[in-house]
Amino acid sequence: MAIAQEISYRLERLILDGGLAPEQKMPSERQLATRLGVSRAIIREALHELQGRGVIETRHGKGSFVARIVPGNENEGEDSPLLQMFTGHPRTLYDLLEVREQLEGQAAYLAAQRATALDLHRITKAYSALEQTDPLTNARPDHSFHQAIVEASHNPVLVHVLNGLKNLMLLTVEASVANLNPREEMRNKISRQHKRIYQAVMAGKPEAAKRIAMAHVRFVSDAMRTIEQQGTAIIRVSLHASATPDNPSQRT
Amino acid sequence: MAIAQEISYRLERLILDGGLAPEQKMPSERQLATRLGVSRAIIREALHELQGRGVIETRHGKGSFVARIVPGNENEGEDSPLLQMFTGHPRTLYDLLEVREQLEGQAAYLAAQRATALDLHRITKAYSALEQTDPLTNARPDHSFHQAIVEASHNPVLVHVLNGLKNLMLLTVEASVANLNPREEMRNKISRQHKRIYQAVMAGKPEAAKRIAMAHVRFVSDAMRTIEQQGTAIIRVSLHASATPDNPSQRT
DNA sequence: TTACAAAACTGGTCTGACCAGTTGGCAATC
DNA sequence: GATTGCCAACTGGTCAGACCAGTTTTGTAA
Repeated sequence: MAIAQEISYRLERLILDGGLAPEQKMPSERQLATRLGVSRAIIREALHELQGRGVIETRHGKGSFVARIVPGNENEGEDSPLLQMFTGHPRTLYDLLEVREQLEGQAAYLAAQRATALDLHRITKAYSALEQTDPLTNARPDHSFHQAIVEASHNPVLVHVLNGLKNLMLLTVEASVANLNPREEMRNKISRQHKRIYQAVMAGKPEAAKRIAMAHVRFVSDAMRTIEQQGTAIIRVSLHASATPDNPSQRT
Repeated sequence: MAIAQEISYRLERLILDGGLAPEQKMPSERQLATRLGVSRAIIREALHELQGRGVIETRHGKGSFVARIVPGNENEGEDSPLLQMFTGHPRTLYDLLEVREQLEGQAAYLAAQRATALDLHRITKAYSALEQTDPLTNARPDHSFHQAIVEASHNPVLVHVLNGLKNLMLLTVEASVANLNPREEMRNKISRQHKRIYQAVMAGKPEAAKRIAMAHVRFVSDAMRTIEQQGTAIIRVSLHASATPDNPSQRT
């Protein structure tokens, strides 16, 4: 079989498995050639293939980097139908959280089970940033932390699905941060939950990680629901400047 | 700018402008190198890029050919990046099943909890069809049954996510059906699982429905893994058959 | 300490060689 | 004449080593 194909396959697999994260620099062509025991020409051909697929980007003098959008999503940035739906029907927020509860739980479970040393390092880094940032002004660290865990799950499908919900996630996370953080006690609870998730993953306790992560999402969801009913939520404002306060159907 | 990029750009233009029609053979690498006044290595890198983009196909000893699917209408088949990834990396199947286990479980849970009379009717209809169809010849009823349950969850996000995985689901369901059904005892087990899921949802027992649905997916996953290890799986065959242009078979 | 230039990276390109499938034609054979 | 079989001439696949061109590091001189 064609060696170049083999190489590009292996590299892609590596990226998909999370061995190489988006934005991350890949080994130099000469290193790859040496390590994989092939000529540099082959490496270059394989890289060009990945380049054509949008998996990596190459910059002269600097190196090759894993593209931001891992599986080659062309639909980046674009408002997905779901996003539109979401904007039109705030109720969807809870549906989203409902799904996230499962997915984040599973991600945490798998992360605790499969995370490599590098993964753990990334998670730790994200967690540190999360602790040191003022959540009121920046919701990114929160998202990055969750993202790091998801990637440590080494399940490309899971990564892809959650990535597809990225825009929505950002919205919800921001919304939750905006709503919840002003309340001292909630901020503390969330902070504690993050800590426990972090510890469980680091300690390699899948069941615990899953349970806590799910509880975390559930907590956020419940809290927002409560706040919204009190009429104090700023969710609508932050999510969409002009939207119809829509009250959904009965769902027992 | 990079010459290789320039070349691949020009070649692509050539193809798009109709200078080269689909199926048509491209000039040999050596010819291209001579005519365009660059080294053959550059030509090869450019070709690999086009290859990665699916613009051309290359066959050892024969040459490079313009791919049947010309860029522009390539999205017809709606082969998502994930689908490509999947066909390229069969292992992803298990990653997918891993996610499905959660999602289907949740869907069953919510369905048992929220299904309206209409939902129950639809589910019943799908279940009947499932029972009366020979699973060997048609995997659709299987998918329809699961689909009906998902929709009864009344969670648009869940529906959307699973819908996004529809192509993959069809593949896996087909693969599983094709692999599992020939084995009498497995077919019976799966049939029994379907029945229990159906009953739990109809009876409005969320926890039970979830548990059984998850066990169902898990069972399928485990079974396929076992089969594959025995080397008797036809998964790759069936997957390739429906994903490779070589075989314009049924793929609806 | 700062500034700057050399060195040591990185990718980009070229050359020429050889290996490995594919094909077509030519010659020996039936 | 038709068939077989083989070799030459394609094709792409891989390799080695060289050199050019950006980028970053580093060490030294100001």
